Amino acid sequence: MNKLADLVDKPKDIQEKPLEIAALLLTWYDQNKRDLPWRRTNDPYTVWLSEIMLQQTRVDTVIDYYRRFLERFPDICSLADADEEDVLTLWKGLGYYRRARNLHQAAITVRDRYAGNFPRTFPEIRALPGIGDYTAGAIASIAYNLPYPAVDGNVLRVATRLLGLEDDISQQKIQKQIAEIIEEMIPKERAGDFTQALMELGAMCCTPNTPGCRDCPWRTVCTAHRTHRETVLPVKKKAKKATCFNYWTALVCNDGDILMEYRCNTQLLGNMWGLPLVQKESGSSAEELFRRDWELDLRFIKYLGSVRHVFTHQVWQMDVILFSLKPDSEVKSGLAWISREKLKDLPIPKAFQKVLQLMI
DNA sequence: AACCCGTGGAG
DNA sequence: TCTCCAAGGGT
Repeated sequence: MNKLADLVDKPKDIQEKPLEIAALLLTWYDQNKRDLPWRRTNDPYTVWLSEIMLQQTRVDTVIDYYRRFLERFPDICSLADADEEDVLTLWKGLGYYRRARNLHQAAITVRDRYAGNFPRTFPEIRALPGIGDYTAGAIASIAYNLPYPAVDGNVLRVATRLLGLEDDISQQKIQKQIAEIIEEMIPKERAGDFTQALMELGAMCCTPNTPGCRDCPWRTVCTAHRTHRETVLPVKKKAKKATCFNYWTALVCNDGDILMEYRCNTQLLGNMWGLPLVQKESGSSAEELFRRDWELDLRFIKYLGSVRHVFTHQVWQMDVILFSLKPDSEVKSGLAWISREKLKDLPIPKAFQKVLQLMI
């Protein structure tokens, strides 16, 4: 069955000669591609690492993390042998920390099940933790030149514009449809370049707000451009608003040490280090709330300021108080005294780094 | 399907 | 300040 033919309004030339259309893109890619660190080799480990880091994360942000990570863990087995906490520390500040834990777990799987050699088939790659349809397609095509589609946000945007698809791209059905169309366009000899070329076009030319159609290799065949729908497409429903939380945050100091919490893996920022928080309640003082929720007997020193941190689905408004702990107090499990010098070696997410910054 | 999971840059 | 978003995956 020809998926291209299934589309109602699809331009005839795209339907009849997908490989010629693809060739236009590849020529543009050869002349315009950026020199990025992960494009210097097709080693599956580095392709894999770059794809994980690039999930929902900008190229400029990733570059330094990518270099540091490979310097510390040059191959899969060195990563597999590492402690998870050290992997998280290298990931500190990059966000979406489950990526790092899945990466580490997958490295262990590759070491133990595949003798340290990254698997070479799509189903095996897709089965590793942290690797979904997109990432499996990207690795299979870029590292092994296998003809699997890799449909990310860029490709959804490029494809809907090229084809003039007005459907909501947040629907799984539409994403699958687009993947099938892209699959038919893959030049078998250059599957990996095609994958990267589509994303490069989306990143550098077919951008969300003001696309550079003037320099686009597909300007003559693009439905959206012809019908002036570039800035309308793709159609997607709006994200839900984040809920706001108001917290008291305790900076408890004892000589050079700071009282930190190792966060439970079931909560936001789990398996990382943070500071004691209590949700504000009218009628209760911060001291009362910390005694009730944390069994801490704190003495107020001074108010340090307010920190706002925005996550995808939450906003934290944290009012930070410097406290001391009453002498000879026990500290319940999950809490620990951490020296200032040790902070840099621990995985501490940005939200708490901002709070710690108030002290320095 | 809907929701959760971080962060920083751009308009 | 606000909104959107950037090479998504897991549940």
